[in-house]
Amino acid sequence: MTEHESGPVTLMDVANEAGVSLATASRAFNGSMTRKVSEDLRERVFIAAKKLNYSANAPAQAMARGHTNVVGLIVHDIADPYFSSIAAGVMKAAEEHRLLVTLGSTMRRPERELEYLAALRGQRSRAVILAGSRVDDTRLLAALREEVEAFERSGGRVVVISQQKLAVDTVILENRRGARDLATELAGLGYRRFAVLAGPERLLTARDRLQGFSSGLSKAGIGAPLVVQGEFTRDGGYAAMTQLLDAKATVDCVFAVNDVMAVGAMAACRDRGLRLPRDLALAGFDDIATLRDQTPGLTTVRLPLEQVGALALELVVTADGPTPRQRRIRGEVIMRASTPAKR
Amino acid sequence: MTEHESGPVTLMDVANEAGVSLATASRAFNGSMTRKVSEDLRERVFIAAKKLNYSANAPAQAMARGHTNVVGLIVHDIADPYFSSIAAGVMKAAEEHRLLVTLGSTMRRPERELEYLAALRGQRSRAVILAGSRVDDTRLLAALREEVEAFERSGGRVVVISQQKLAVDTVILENRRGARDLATELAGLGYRRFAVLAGPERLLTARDRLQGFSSGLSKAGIGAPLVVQGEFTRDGGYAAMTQLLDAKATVDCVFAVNDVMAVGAMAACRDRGLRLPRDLALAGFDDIATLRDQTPGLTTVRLPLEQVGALALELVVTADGPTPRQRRIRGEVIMRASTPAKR
DNA sequence: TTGTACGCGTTATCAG
DNA sequence: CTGATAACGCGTACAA
Repeated sequence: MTEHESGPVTLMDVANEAGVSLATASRAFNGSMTRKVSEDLRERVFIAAKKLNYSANAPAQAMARGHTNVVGLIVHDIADPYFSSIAAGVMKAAEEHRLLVTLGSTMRRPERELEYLAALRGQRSRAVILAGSRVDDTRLLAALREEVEAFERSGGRVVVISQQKLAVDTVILENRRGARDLATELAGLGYRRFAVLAGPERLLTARDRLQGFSSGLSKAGIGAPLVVQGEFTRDGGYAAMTQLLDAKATVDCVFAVNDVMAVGAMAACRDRGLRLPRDLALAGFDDIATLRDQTPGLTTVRLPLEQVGALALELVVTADGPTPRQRRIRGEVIMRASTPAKR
Repeated sequence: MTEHESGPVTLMDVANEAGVSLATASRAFNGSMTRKVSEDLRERVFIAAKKLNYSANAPAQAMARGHTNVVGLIVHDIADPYFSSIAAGVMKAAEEHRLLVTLGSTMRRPERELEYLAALRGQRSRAVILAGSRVDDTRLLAALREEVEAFERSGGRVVVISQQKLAVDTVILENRRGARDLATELAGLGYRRFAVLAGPERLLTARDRLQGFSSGLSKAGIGAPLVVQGEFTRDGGYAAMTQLLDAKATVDCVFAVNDVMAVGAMAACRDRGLRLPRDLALAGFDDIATLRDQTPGLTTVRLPLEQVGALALELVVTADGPTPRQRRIRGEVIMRASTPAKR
């Protein structure tokens, strides 16, 4: 019945098939504004559409409407469980709102965020979610601010997950506070000589966690921890822990500023013949899903990653007022076997 | 200098700013066809574009061209390391080709693939990559075939990763062979009483691996393994292993048809007080990234997941001939501590 | 080499 | 309630 149509079937085809005008066919689909197309015609249009397997041309709709049903999600590394969990939350919420998600993975190069933002602006994305940590780089931040403004000027919304550094809706992750709470608990357990496997200094998430942890220690009357920098990855954690071990410092508890680093640190200990927690206590941050299959269980600060992703998307959907909103997410300290009470 | 422009800046604005016609401005950007815009004007256009922070309206381009620079990637679950690794490979390759990727995560409901496919067709995506296993369901397959054809008729390409069940470019994962090789090696190590933690029966990937493993066993003169079904997830593996243990069957080696199941199985063993590999040997399939932090090291069949993703995208980019191409990916058996030689 | 003008598929405005 | 018709921004034959 479809005959030998050449191109894809258009709304016009549907209208003809249904014997109505183009305008009516259009209204039959998105007659949200004061539904005023007779049930009769609506039916006819739908039947025709189904018969022709019609699928609206989204670019054409975008042109006419000025915006799309696509939201961008920019992460630092989609293969990192932290981000893939957030992505899962975003996807789930997006599905409920019939939104499509286009993904950007920057491979931890912050400048790539700018490029993705520009590309997404070109796509007339309804919104973009910046899921990764902000960085401490004045020039970069200025450039980002500019891109964000351009994006908003083109009609889109921006939502950031992590720190509030831009005048946009933000899901603030209370990294500092979570790390401080962790330090307090650890101190309460009897640990006294701490080391921190810190991430790159310019990564605000890493820095906040280090600062929070140090502040918690200080409040407990414990001096500043030994700090070893490392990449914010599993291998970074491995390298940092190795470096720490090589330094032969006297340490009884190590805090890796995120779980993937902690997992790398555990591997480093294993390779050096150290037994956790007998020889050393270790804690991480995030409570990524893969953690439950680590032995010993890793003490950490839980962030509800999927929820965070879903929440970010909710902010996108409920965006209307101009005021930048913020949602604070508190981390919950989860004590596990990797940090038993001392003595 | 940008004055108080209202809407986004268009190509027309750039043309005016540069003092050239709209057509020239357009050609300055995509003058691929016999580059014939003078260097002089090209320069002026670029400067104007930069100054105005111009970003081409992708939907408008899509309308004019009839296709976009977006490719869809449909996975079963983006939070699963198997898929997030493939996604990472796709993203990396996509970046190189200046393609945008819109992500679909079906939450393991195969029907969702149809919906995403339709949505992506509406978006006029240049292509879509179906990354997950096909399922054995005649009706579903027929519906999928129809959607795929509609997608291709609208000008897009389809690439499948896993089994060749559709007449489209396919990255074939040699699951059967990999599992067979694994069985052969395991038999060579001295194991004799096998059990398989199989995935859902309709999942072809799971089924192929079970069949391949059984065939390898049989070739080694070993009878059919004990089979326990489970979801294709970490919890599915945990449940299946628990069930197996409860059955108190005499088994010396267990094959979980994928790594996430194997990891779940390890947890089940731990919870039951079983020590691997002393009390039981265990092997998985995929060699997901998180495996290297499991103890004992898990024997598995390595699939180069990132490469697979990148390869799928290469198929998209090099698509022109009508012939469905295929790329076979062999799994490599990786022996680790979880399956030591017997005695 | 450059400019003019048309068409892409929809939405939305304005008459009937 | 329904039907013409003017945008929307860009690519590209066609003309100059």
